[in-house]
Amino acid sequence: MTFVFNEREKCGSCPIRHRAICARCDEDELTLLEGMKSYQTFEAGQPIIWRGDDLTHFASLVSGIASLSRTLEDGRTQMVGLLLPSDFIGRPGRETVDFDVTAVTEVTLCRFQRRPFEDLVERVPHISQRMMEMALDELTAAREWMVLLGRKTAREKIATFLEMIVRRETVPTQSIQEYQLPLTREEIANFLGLTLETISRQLTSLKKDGVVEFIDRRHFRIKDLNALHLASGDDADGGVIV
Amino acid sequence: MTFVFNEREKCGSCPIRHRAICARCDEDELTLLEGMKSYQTFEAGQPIIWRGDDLTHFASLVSGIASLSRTLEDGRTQMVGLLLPSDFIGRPGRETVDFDVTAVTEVTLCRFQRRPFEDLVERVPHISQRMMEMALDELTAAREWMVLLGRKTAREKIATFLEMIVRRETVPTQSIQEYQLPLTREEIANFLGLTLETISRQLTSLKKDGVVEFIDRRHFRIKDLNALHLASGDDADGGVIV
DNA sequence: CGGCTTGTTGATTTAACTCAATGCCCGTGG
DNA sequence: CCACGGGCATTGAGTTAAATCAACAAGCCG
Repeated sequence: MTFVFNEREKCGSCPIRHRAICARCDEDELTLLEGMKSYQTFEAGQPIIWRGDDLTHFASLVSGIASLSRTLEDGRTQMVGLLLPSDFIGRPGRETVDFDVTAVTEVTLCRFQRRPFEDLVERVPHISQRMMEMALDELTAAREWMVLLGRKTAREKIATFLEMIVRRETVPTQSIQEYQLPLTREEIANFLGLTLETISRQLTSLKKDGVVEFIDRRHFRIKDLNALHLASGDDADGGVIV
Repeated sequence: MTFVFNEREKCGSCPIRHRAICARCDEDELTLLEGMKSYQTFEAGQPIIWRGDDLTHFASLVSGIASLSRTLEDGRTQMVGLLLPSDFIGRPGRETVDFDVTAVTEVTLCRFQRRPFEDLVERVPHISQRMMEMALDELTAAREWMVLLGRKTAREKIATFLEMIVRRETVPTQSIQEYQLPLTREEIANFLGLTLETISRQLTSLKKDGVVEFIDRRHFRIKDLNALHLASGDDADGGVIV
């Protein structure tokens, strides 16, 4: 079953149908969205929108990975979130964009023009309800990341990051699995509030300690999940039984 | 006009009527909330709810200041937000609480039992719409704080913090005004991801540089607003005309 | 086969932390 | 009324985790 990113495609078979902003919509509401949507694709590395730009469209990320970040004048950059399929871009009620959005991999967006979509948010409770849920989830994630940025050591930061990747991708039954780093060392550094050299050093340190194993620069395996969790600095009990 | 925190009081004259979760509600919807609300007061320093606790009530903060924070096992604490009047506590759809909530000053909450309130969120679009707006605003604030925690220097962090206080309290016309630090040095440190000694040192440094002036430990005046803004590390142009 | 991007490793510096002493303010009780 | 003690804040001395600067290695692509 392939879904082609074409406006004539039905939303019903869209890969993010049940997680995106439309998750709670019924058939009729979906038809409204169907009439408004348009797709747009960005190559890896391309900027999608800059902070301060006029917000002409809202969008759901359908495929690929994008980053949300802010750069200070002297070039210091902090990533404030990774956008994955079903994540939403734009803030109804605002005229401009607060953070830079950049395609990390090739990205496809399902876009809606601002005005018509804002009207829909007002008129269709299923959309504002879903938007509320998603915003609250992201808020919790952002706050947890604040703890990481403010209080964790470099090693804890990387361990947390690796654990996050493992959790996202793991189906509980899978055993020794290969995972992929979606970001370069520099991007990881900007996500964790560190420098790329520190990322490199801490990765080799985790490697030396037998926690992870690298197939190549971008692919790794977890050799000791319990040790990884301990290294993350989170809740000592939370993970595997000791 | 005094508003007494008594269940028989009408919501119409509540001090946070037009900013809280009820902001968009009409008279009828307000009556529903009126029938559900109860007030609770906490002394300064008291815990309001702990991470992991069952969420029995949602609440709007009516008066005072509370903090939202997380503490790692070894005692490292990171504050992830300050709750001010009209801010909301609790996440509809979750059973437990994600962060510790503590009264910084004396705090009064307007509370709603979980189940009935969750039903209301489903049935009354004005509530989910307002909740969405508030969550999105907080999300932007949280992300901006992530930039501070991940990339700003100690001096920039404190300057940003002071500027935040000044912005919150200032009516544009006011001139040389006195502001109050709502937190102790230690609490500021936990908010900014620093230690209390660093807070102290940086405050005296800003004092020496003629940026601020202290009346006592908790009260200060801004001597050079432009310099304060420059020290915050934010957008070089954003503030006062150079 | 170079040239470019990305990543690793080493040497050195530095901003912020830690540890420790002292000061200040305020309330309480002799 | 003054002494004492506890909480909060300041300041100093020394340490350290991560940043910076710099060289080099490993892929990758035309």
